[in-house]
Order: sequence, then structure tokens, then C-alpha cells
Amino acid sequence: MTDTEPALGDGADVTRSAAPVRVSAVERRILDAALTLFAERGFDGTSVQGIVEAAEVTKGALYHYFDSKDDLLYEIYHSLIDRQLADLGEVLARGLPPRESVRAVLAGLIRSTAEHIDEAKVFSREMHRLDSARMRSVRADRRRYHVTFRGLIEQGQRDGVFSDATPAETVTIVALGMVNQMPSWYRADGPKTAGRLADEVAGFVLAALDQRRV
Amino acid sequence: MTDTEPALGDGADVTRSAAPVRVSAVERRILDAALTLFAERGFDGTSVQGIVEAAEVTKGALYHYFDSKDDLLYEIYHSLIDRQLADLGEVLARGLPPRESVRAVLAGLIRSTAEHIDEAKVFSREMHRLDSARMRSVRADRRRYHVTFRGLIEQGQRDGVFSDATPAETVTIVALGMVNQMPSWYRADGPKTAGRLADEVAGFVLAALDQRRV
DNA sequence: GGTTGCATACCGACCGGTCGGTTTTCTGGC
DNA sequence: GCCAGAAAACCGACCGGTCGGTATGCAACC
Repeated sequence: MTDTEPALGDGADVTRSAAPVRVSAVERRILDAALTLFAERGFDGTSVQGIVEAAEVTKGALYHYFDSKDDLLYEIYHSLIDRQLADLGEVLARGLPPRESVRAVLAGLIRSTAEHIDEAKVFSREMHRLDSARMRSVRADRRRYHVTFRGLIEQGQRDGVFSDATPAETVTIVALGMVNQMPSWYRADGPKTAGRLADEVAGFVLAALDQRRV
Repeated sequence: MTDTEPALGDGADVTRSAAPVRVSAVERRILDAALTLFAERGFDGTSVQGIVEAAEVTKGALYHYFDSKDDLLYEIYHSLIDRQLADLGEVLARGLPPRESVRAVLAGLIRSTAEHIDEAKVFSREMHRLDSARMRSVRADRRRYHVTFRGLIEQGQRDGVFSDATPAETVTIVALGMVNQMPSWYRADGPKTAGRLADEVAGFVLAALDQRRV
């Protein structure tokens, strides 16, 4: 699994759909409560007791389904990354030209992040709490996304539709970085809808990428 | 004097220089140790005992100079924000046209953030831990920066040197957001110098802002 | 002789996780 | 259709340990 990375944005293996994992109602309640509380008070600021009370279950139930408090975090990360990779794969499968692909990926990512802003908040704030094994797994997934996205930019630059004034790596860092930053400024009840913001931000990035030399 | 500093938010007077606060050597050692540990293990992952050991002082010394662990965080934030506002004021005082101002502010902010990446890391990750009074103070300072920056964009748009395809508010969010995200990707020992990255990123943003209609 | 600048011993709250036990659900032999 | 027994689901009191913060002492200096 950890072999050579796909050199080009041909999509790698991002088109796979996640295995359908059945979760019991209790599991769901625990996960939902954990997500809400982690987002609100942070991982360390949330006690296991607080989670079980919010989920209206007992501690025994929680530790029956999960190994540890960290386990809850990992599950949250996993669901976020799985969804992002699935969305990415879906767009790539459409086989659009780079410019439309980048727009679709970015706008979709922003909309999806807005829709699951709690997960994004927890993710960006508490990622470092994972133990090293899980951290490696999460990082590998993120890297796949990063490399695939960068591949799109590179392809557009080779095709001449994107300016190569800024290296593809920097463009990727900047574009994905602003999405990761969303939890600090996006408000669901703000004046702009997520779709509007997604269009504005994607438009901004594409404006910077536009090849328009004489 | 348990409350906040004399609210320096009396106006958008970003050109003020920070008051020269004298700090004892012990204070400095404590602050430095706290910064390093917070950046490395997070606020909650760092015990007060750990800080005093790293600083080679005792708990009594720490609580002699600081009211609480949170106090240390606040001091770290303060030094970061003070520096940012001072830098911003300095650029504004030069009275450059919007395009050059934006470039100077952004590139300077990125370089400064790179240079104090630990502070930035702690800031972005642990801001939410502040109590509400201090949170309000920090937010007010950040807002001043935000509003001032947005003013620069708006001015450029009014002058016709910047495209108004993307609202100034969104541009500001995106531009400053990518700086806040730096701790997650910037490495001092990476292949690119901070100055190079600053130029690339500032160039990217300016490319998106360029007014270039036919 | 009081104020500053520390040192040391200690406290009570809380927290993640465990463990022995009980209830509910599933399974298959009759 | 029924029942026994195994497995899964769940309960909640409890524990060892850590952590932020405090109380008190004391030496040096104004």
C-alpha cells in the first residue's frame, strides 16, 4: 500500500468506495456526541463521562464499542477523509479537463467541508493527538489527496491552460490550506451560503491560475 | 489588575509600537519553555511541571510571575499579535499604492510567521482555550488586522488595480487564512526558504487580484 | 521590617480506563 | 415452537495517577 506514489494525476486509486460498515444506533450516538463535544470544547477538554452523558449511554457501552478515547478521534478522521477521497475520485472519474476538474474539486471540497464543519474543526485542531501508527495512516490518506490535486495542477500547466508562475506544489498547499482553515471562519448561519463561498474561492484560485500572458 | 491589558483597541491605530515591557530572565525562560512545549505537545499535553523543569525553575517561580497556565498562553498570543500589528503599521506608514502594500504586507507576514512558527502553531491550535475575556481581546486585535487588510483590498478594487470578481472580504479570508495554515506545512528545513515561499504565495494572490479585463 | 523573589510540600478535583457482573439477543437441537 | 446455553450488549462503581493550583517558609534587599 505504501509503495510508489502515482506520478501523475490519473486518479490513482481514489475511485474506490469505502466498505459499508454497519454501525449500531448506540455507536452512532456515541460518535455524534463525541464529534459535537470535541468540536465545542476540544479533545482534552472533553471527558469520556461527558460523552456518555451527551450520548445517553454508559461508560461500559462506550468501552464496549471503542478501545479508547483516541479511537473516537480516529473514527471521526476516517469518516472525513474517506468522504473527501470518495468525492475526489468521483470528480476525476468524470474525466473533465484540468480547469473544470480543479473547479469541481475545490468547490466540492469547500461545500463538503462546510457541511461537515465540526469534523473539519476537530480534524485540524486535534490531529496531532493521534498515536504514531494512526497518524501515519491519516497522513498517507491526506498525501494521496494532496498528490492527486497537485497532479491536476501540473497537468493544467503542461497543457498550457494554467500559468506556471507559481509552482504546482505551492498552489496545492495554498488551495488545500485555505480549506483546512475554514473552521476558523466559516459559519453556517453567515451571510453567504456555502455554495456561494465555494464559487468565490474556487473562482479566486482559478483567476490566479489563469494563463493569460500575451 | 486581573483584567485585560489597557484595551489598545481604541481605534485602528496600527502604527503604534508595542510598549517596552521589561521581563526578567526567569520570566523569559518560562515563556520560552512554555512556547516550545506548547508547540510540541499542545497546551493540554503540557503540564506545568514540565514547563518548570524545562525552564529550570520551580513551580513557585512560575506562579510568582504568572497567574495561571492560561496566562502563559495569553502572553504568547500577545507577543505574536503585537508583532504582526507593528509590522502591518510599518508597511502602511510607507504609503505605498495598494498593490505594493498588499505584496509587502503578505510577504512580510509570511516571513514573520515562518520565523516564529512555534508561536503561530500554538496560536492556531490552542486559541480556543482562552477564557472569554482574553478571547475577546485577542479577537479584537485580530479583527483590526483583518479589517485593515481588507481595506487595502477594497482600495485597490476602487482604484481599479484589483479585480473585484472576488469580494474583498473573501480575498482577505483566503489570504490571511493561508498564513494561519502555515504551521501545518511550513518546515524551516524544507527545500524552499521562507522568503521564496513568501514571494510565491504573495505572487499567487496578486495574480488572482490582477485586473486584466480586455 | 516589609516587600520581592523564589523554594518546597502538599491538596483536592478529575480523568481515562477497568472489571465483575447483569441483561438481551442470537443460535441450533429437539 | 421451545428452550438451553453461548455470545453480544451493556452497566456503573471504582482505581491509580496526574494535574493545576496553593500555602507557607525564608533569604535578600530596599
